[in-house]
Amino acid sequence: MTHAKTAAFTEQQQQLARLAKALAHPARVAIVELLASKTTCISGDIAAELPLARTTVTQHLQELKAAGLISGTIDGLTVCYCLNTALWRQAQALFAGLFTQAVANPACGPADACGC
Amino acid sequence: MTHAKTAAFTEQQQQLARLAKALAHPARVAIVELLASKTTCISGDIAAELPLARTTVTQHLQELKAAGLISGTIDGLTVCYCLNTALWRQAQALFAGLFTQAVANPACGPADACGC
DNA sequence: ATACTATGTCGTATGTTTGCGACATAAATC
DNA sequence: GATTTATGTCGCAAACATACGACATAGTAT
Repeated sequence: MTHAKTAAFTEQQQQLARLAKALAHPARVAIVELLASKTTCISGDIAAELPLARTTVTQHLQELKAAGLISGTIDGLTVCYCLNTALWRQAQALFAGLFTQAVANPACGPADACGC
Repeated sequence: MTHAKTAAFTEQQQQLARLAKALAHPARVAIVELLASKTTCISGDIAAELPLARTTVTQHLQELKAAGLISGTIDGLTVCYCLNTALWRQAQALFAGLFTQAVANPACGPADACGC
């Protein structure tokens, strides 16, 4: 035992995990890169560019939308997906914070493993 | 139709997704923050700090280890877990690249959604 | 109106993740 | 050598993720 179980996870930790989860699949990373590279908002063309069925790509798009990282706008018959830059800035800040902490960690190197 | 299915996913996209997956759970984010905050390599104390059973924490540690983000060294009866700073630097670079791309995207704002 | 197109939802199959208690291992202590 | 302590592995159950084809919807064009 010796279990404390003090607090649950902070909102920051949960948000970071949520964002990480949204990027935790190569297809979704590829979608984001696609949307970032094109200035025009492409729609179902995304599906054509990926090695997956159209419906599967739709699902990945829905996941990214649920995380808030992209938004879709109906334009007649097609749908435009765009990066939600505001949330991307938040993600950038959250991850940067963690990375800075992790990289600055002085205790253990890769070779000497840990000297405790 | 009109499907091209040109290439599968790049190694970069897969590695990014792998790292994101490792951070896609609040418990693992919390573990990383713990390891980053303490200069000493704590071991099973991690389990005591989290609202989860000891075995569950071990599993999360194994996942982080499998992704290469941490490494464990046996020190007598206890085990020391440490951040693998080399991989964290790689993660930092990979994510920074994606974030920069995403944030620099000029086409769509959060309000006007997309003007295509 | 009819046909066509782009898109999303549903159901389904298969695999993965999460969480946990019971057990195994292995160093330290008595 | 028996006991305690720290840790990991196993097997299980419930939940979730992934992928896809069949279907529904809703604009557009003939």
